[in-house]
Amino acid sequence: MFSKACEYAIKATLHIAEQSLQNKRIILPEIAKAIDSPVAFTAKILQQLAKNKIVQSSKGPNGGFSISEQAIQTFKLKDIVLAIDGESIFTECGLGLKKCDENSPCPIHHKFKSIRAEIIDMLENTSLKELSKQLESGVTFLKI
Amino acid sequence: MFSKACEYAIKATLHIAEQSLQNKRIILPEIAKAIDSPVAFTAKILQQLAKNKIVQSSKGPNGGFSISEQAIQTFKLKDIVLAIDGESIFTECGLGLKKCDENSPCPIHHKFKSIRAEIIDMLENTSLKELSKQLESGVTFLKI
DNA sequence: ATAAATAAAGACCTATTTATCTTAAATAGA
DNA sequence: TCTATTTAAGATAAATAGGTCTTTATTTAT
Repeated sequence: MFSKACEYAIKATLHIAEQSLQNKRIILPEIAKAIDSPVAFTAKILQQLAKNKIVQSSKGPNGGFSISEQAIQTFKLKDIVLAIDGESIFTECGLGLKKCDENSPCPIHHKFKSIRAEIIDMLENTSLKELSKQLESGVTFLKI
Repeated sequence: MFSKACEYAIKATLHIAEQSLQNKRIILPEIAKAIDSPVAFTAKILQQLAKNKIVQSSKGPNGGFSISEQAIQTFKLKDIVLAIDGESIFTECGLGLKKCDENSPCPIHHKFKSIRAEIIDMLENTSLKELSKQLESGVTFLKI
């Protein structure tokens, strides 16, 4: 479904959001610990997220990562997936055909349509706020 | 969604089925041409499918691949996916957690549930017959 | 028997993804 | 200004997925 990088991106973003909701910055090694991810790889992914303005980073003592309340409310899962995996999940044919559409569909094109629509709907309508709130309240988890 | 190998597997199986419905065996290079896949890699995949009794192979002149009418009717997409990609698509957590279930869900577990159910339903209920018939009648396509 | 046509098997290669390491840059505080 | 702490950037390495090549086994027809 998602690349490993994208899985880490989602988990990292949600953990940062959870902390930011409590007005805490969080540094890289703590993020990696919280989401059980390799530190250096996570750093790369956070760079990507920062470039895409999904998280804010600041260097130096008392630095670390954070997300604005505004961003937590407006960004959706879709934004993270687009930033890390690109648009392939939204557009690519289920059987890998270069050209597959209503006029010239692959054998599973129509079967796939409603599934893809549901995936897109989910990604577009699930906000960081919703997910990080659930984490904060302990009903969902980021590791094990 | 599927590995490249699985995409080729589905396409190859459907093309063989289409031919078998017309009582034609088909040889490897023709399969590869029909589905626009690398010949040697396709050979590997067909070996897997043959081991899993999804296709029949026979060596020597007039050999090639075929699928019984019986198999075309009973096998579903699910059988191909299981044979090539294993059960990961049916079971793995959307965020890659080792343990993710109703009791200890990842942040997207519930969001993912209906999507996964729909995918499984599609794979379990889509027969080779249905898809190969559509190919035969020219309403779906295997390449470009 | 022999030759030709086919798939099977396994070793090998390549590209991509995942992950690490090293150095540089920025910032805060003493 | 100096040092410690943090992220940024880029080179490198390891693992996995994707793909090829060579040899062997099997079958059919002559």
